[in-house]
This record gives sequence, structure tokens and C-alpha cells, in this order.
Amino acid sequence: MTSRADKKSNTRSKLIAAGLKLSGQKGYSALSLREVATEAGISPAAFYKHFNNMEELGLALLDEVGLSLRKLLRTARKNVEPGPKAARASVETFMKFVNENGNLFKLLLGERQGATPAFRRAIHAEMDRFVHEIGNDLERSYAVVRQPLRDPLLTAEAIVAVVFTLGAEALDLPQHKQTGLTKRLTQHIQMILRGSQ
Amino acid sequence: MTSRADKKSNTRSKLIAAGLKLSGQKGYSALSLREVATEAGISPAAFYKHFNNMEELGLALLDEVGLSLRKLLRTARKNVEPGPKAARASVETFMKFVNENGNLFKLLLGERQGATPAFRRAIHAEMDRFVHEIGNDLERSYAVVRQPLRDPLLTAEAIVAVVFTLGAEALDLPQHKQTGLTKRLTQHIQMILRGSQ
DNA sequence: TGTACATCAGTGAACGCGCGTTCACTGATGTAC
DNA sequence: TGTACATCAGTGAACGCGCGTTCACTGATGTAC
Repeated sequence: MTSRADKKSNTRSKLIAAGLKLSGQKGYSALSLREVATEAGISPAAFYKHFNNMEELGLALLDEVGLSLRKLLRTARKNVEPGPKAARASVETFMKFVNENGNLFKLLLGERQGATPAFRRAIHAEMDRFVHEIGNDLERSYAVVRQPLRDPLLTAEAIVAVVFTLGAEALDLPQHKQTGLTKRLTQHIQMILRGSQ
Repeated sequence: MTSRADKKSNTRSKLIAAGLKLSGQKGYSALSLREVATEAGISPAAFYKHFNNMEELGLALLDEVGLSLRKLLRTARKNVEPGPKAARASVETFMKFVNENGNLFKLLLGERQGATPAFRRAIHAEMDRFVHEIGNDLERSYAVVRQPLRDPLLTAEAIVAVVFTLGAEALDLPQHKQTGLTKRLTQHIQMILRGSQ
């Protein structure tokens, strides 16, 4: 029933899951090929049937990050309707995402300046795409109410900066201690939006 | 002339300089005790006469970060007088600092989520102090012109978030390509200040 | 359907390497008299 | 000032360990006839 190809891609998924789990625990750059292979349940040598080295695994993990950021935007668009309460609702959606995808989020933030140039470039590309999409969303929703923003992209950039900075702080906090942070983050965004009108 | 204690603290300085140089090149978490010792010109075993382990060296490096952030504030206070051009002047002072202390800045940003809990705590403490000092500065200078900010601390938090985020991007750019970034950063700050009045 | 051969994901042993840490030591500096 | 002893920063060799990588291999899956 399960073909050779199926089994292979199955093992690949296990390697990615293992990499994600371990990088959440001790940071991607501290991972060894051997421990990822062991966590995934294969021998170190078999790792090479799937990736040429750890960096390739890392880039595969970043693909997952991209997917999950796209999912975040989709959820936000569904749950958040433009208006005075948009900031608060967005922040709640975002915090939920951070808590559910902590490992992916840690990878994104933790390797922003570490790692190899290829890795850094991939991360900045993901973040850029994210900023641009939010910029477009802002432009559209403020055009609807006929109060266009001065510079939607600049606004998006500032919002993403505060959101990711405070999101990183949230990672170290137990979920029940995040309320204050959520509130502060909402105020940050409102402040930025106010200043960009 | 040079006492035993002098020589010892001299070697300690060399270890710190070595750690800073190497962590700028490949990231602090990728450093080995042996290579730091070699770079400083001593044997690996002698490292232990100065620090019990690499983490202690790391905390010593963070002390340097604290010193240099304090120096940055001092310079900014000297060069930047409150007024419409404050943002631009502050950003220029900051960019100069980033270029001159790239290694310290990389350490601060790169280990924000990596490393051990003690390390993370030390970094967040430094950044917190920085935010509070800027918050106080903002409060004072806007009180003078009788247009107090709604929440100086919140404003400072947002400003530091964008400043550090874009500063991190600047680290990867050659100095002559930073002009656009400097301009954008200035606009970010003006936007935040506008929104917090 | 059955047979003979090809493919290839995963194995297990082996390699050389840099690592952190220990230890007994050396010899210059410091101290007491 | 000179002598005898104590201190201690730095040395060099040794250790066991986990690492990335290679290699010939196995045996299940796939393919051709």
C-alpha cells in the first residue's frame, strides 16, 4: 500500500518535525545532525538520503515558517474586520499564533542574525513578504473608509517590528502572564496607526 | 612595574576582546572555549583562571554591551537637542553607534532568544534599562514644550523596537547602502511620536 | 502470474577531529623576616 | 638589602566524547518480460 516514495516523504516529515522540536528546545544553531536523525528515528547516515547537510534541513524548516505566516494572515483576515477594534482583535489572533507555533516563531526570530547568509536572506525574504502583505491590507481597509494612510508600507514595517519584538518576549512567558503584554502591544499598534493617518 | 594583578586583568581583557571579535564573525553561541583562548593568545587551560565557563565570558561581554549602550545615550543627549529635527539626529547618532560597535550590537540581538535563560535575562534587563531611560528623556523633553506625551514609556518601547529591528538590518549592509534605511527609520520614529501626542 | 534483475531508503561500523576539562608542572612575582 | 618560602597565571599532555562524513551492505519495493 505505502510506496517507497511515500515512506521516504514520511521520513522526511519526521526529520522536519524533529528539527522543529529540537530547535524550539535549544535553538536551531545548536542542533547536530546526529541528534536530529536520532529524534526522527533513523541512523545518522540515512539523513543524507534526504538533505545534503543541516543547512538544507534549516531551509526546509523555513518553508514551514512561510506556510504558517501565510496561514496567520488568512486567519487574521477572516477574524478581523476593519474598524476601531481591529488592533485588539489582530493582536489576539497573533498571540494565539505565537503560542501554537512557538517553535516556528523561535526559529524565525532566533536565526535572524545568526546562521549563514543564505539562511538570513531566506528569513528576511519571509519577513518582507509578510510586511508587504500587511501593508496592502492596511492600504485597502483605510481606503474603504476614505482616510488613506500616509505610507501604508512604512506603517506595516513599524507594526511588524513591535509585534515581533513583543512576540519574542511572549515566548518566555507562561500563557497566563501574557495579558499585560497583549494590552501593551495593542496600544503600540494604535499609536502607530494614529501617527500614520 | 606591571604587577601580577595587572597582567591578569590584561589577559582578561584580551579574552573579552577575542570573544567579541569572534562572536561578531560567527555568533557567540558558535564559539568554543579553545578558539577564544587561542585568539587571546593563551592555552585553553588558562581560560579557567579567568572564567569558569563560556557563559561567564558571555556575561562579561554583556557588561560591555551595557557600557556601550550607556555611552550611546550620553552621546545622543549631547548631540540631540529637542525639536523637530530630533528624530533625524538621533537616528544618525544611533547608526554611527551601530557601525562602530557592530560586534556588541550583534551580540545583543543575536542572543536575545538563543543561549541560556541567564543570558536572555541579562539581555532583556539591558534593553529594559535602555527603554526606561529613553522614556524618561522623552517625558522630560516633551514636558518642556508643554505637549506631554500620552505614555512616554510605551512610546519609548515602540521606538526601541523599530530602532533595533532596522539596526539589525543595517548590520548586513555596507555603510554606503544605509542611507535609505536611515531615512526610513527616521520616518518610523516621527510616525510613532506623532501617534503618541 | 511468476521470475530475474534494478533501485534505493536505511544500516552499522569506522574514520579523524575539535571539543571541554583535569592535572601535575613551571617560573615569575609577591611576602615575611 | 638578601634570603627563603608562598602564591598563582599560564603550560602542555592527556582523557573521553559527540561530532560529520564515508562506505560497503541489506532487504524491501519496483520494473520488465
